Amino acid sequence: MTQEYTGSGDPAKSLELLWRNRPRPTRGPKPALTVERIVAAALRIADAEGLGAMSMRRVADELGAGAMTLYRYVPGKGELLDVMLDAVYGELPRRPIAGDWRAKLDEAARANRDLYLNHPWMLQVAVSRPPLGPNVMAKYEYELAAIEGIGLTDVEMDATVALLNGYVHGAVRSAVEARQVIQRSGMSDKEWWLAHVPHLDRIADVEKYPLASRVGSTVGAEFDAPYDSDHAFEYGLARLLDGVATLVKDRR
Amino acid sequence: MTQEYTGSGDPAKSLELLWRNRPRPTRGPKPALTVERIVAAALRIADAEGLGAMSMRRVADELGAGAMTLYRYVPGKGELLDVMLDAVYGELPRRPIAGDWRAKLDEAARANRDLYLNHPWMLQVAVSRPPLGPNVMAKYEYELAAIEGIGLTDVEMDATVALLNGYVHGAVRSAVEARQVIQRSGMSDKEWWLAHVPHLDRIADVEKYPLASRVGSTVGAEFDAPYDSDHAFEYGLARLLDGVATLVKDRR
DNA sequence: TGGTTACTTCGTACAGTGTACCCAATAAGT
DNA sequence: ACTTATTGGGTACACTGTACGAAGTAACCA
Repeated sequence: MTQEYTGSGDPAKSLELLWRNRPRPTRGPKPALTVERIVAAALRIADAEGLGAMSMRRVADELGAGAMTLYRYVPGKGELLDVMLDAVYGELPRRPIAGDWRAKLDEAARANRDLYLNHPWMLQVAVSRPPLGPNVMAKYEYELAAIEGIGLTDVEMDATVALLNGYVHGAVRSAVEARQVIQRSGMSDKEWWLAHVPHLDRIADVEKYPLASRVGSTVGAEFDAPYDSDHAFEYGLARLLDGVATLVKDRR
Repeated sequence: MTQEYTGSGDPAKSLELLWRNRPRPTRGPKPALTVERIVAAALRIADAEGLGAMSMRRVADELGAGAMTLYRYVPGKGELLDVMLDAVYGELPRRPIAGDWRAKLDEAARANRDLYLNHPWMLQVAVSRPPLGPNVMAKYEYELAAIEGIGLTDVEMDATVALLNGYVHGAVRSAVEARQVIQRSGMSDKEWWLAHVPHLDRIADVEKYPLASRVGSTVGAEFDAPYDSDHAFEYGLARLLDGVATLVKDRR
């Protein structure tokens, strides 16, 4: 599987694409495809088979077109990923959430989590300098609204939203990796652990790692696996929100 | 650049490799290479040119050998990455840190951050089911020691260490991506932003995103860029440790 | 109506990737 | 001297993104 990069081309071209306001040409044959159809096909492949399967040739095949045809609609693969990302962010809820800031942040975090779980390929796209499409803008606006007016500075608001988003990104990445490694290896966590233990006992000096042994085996017994991603998500989210709460209290 | 996977083969073979206890064969020609030399060459390439440049052929070239020769020493690329990771974790400090749990966790987080910054390719290796080599074990032991005896359960200790590690991983990933995107695009954050603004103003309805506009421009003015990774790291780490502190206080 | 021009589709080519499958060379044991 | 275990490495396969250019099509102008 591949890690891909967004954009990288002319910003003007990217924005033109994201906001779909390219001037319709008058001459020449009518285009057989649309950006929408290309994005939909690419999403279908990426959702079902992962980012590694989403090659330009594969997307073109899906549409019954030649590979190079796509380049008439999209400057390159990076820009296609931009549009895919913005499209998927369109699935996020926009309704105002009832409750205090903590309930709102909590809810936004879970919505992002669900999105990543439904489109795990998103986690493999490097997104510093996010594609500034309509849905990315709306997402930022929505998340800022959760913590507006609770006494944080603008810089703190931005940092908090980024922190939450980064946390969810990392947590779901771990969860998805754990899920995928089971498929790829055909081995459950328990099987994997059981396959290692006898060799480890023989090779590694267990007395050298007393805490690792104790904590590792407690956790393994508790979850029947060396890692439980649901528990990790809940634990981390609670700690993070507690940390933000401490700051909010200070600012009061 | 590529996202790579660790292991994936026979656990017995992987552990044999990580702990370097393969039985020396008696017959046949003396091997011209060693696992150590292969790992060193691979690390040199990955550190200097990124994981994308570290192909099996490239590593072999670096050693004056044929590509397929490496497979005499290492089962595959995944296992080579395992050994590289464990080797790099050997660079982490092991001295006990003075101070309370918070000082220790803080210090451990910064040590991990430095390691990632020096070997950014690590961030592209998927590590659910970490390679259980000697240095990975020592790292886990060291980090657990930071929070041993402060009233947390074993499960909480494991979750806390994982949360911190995940946080640092994500934070440094953002920082490295931001650093790399400048090189790859030849455009500073400021230039990037200035190239977008005029088009955005023309395309997007700014009234639709009031918070995003206000906070975005405040942050941009404060840091002279849309994202300051050092500030983000400090802010996030402080929130996280505050969150853990809340839990520790509860357990008292 | 014929010609020009803008625009479309897409085949070919290039330099890469990890590694399965071989065969030849080498050194120890018998 | 012969067998056997082991190493070195060449070739081949099915992929990747996309630059280039040829060929076909539709709207405009004379």
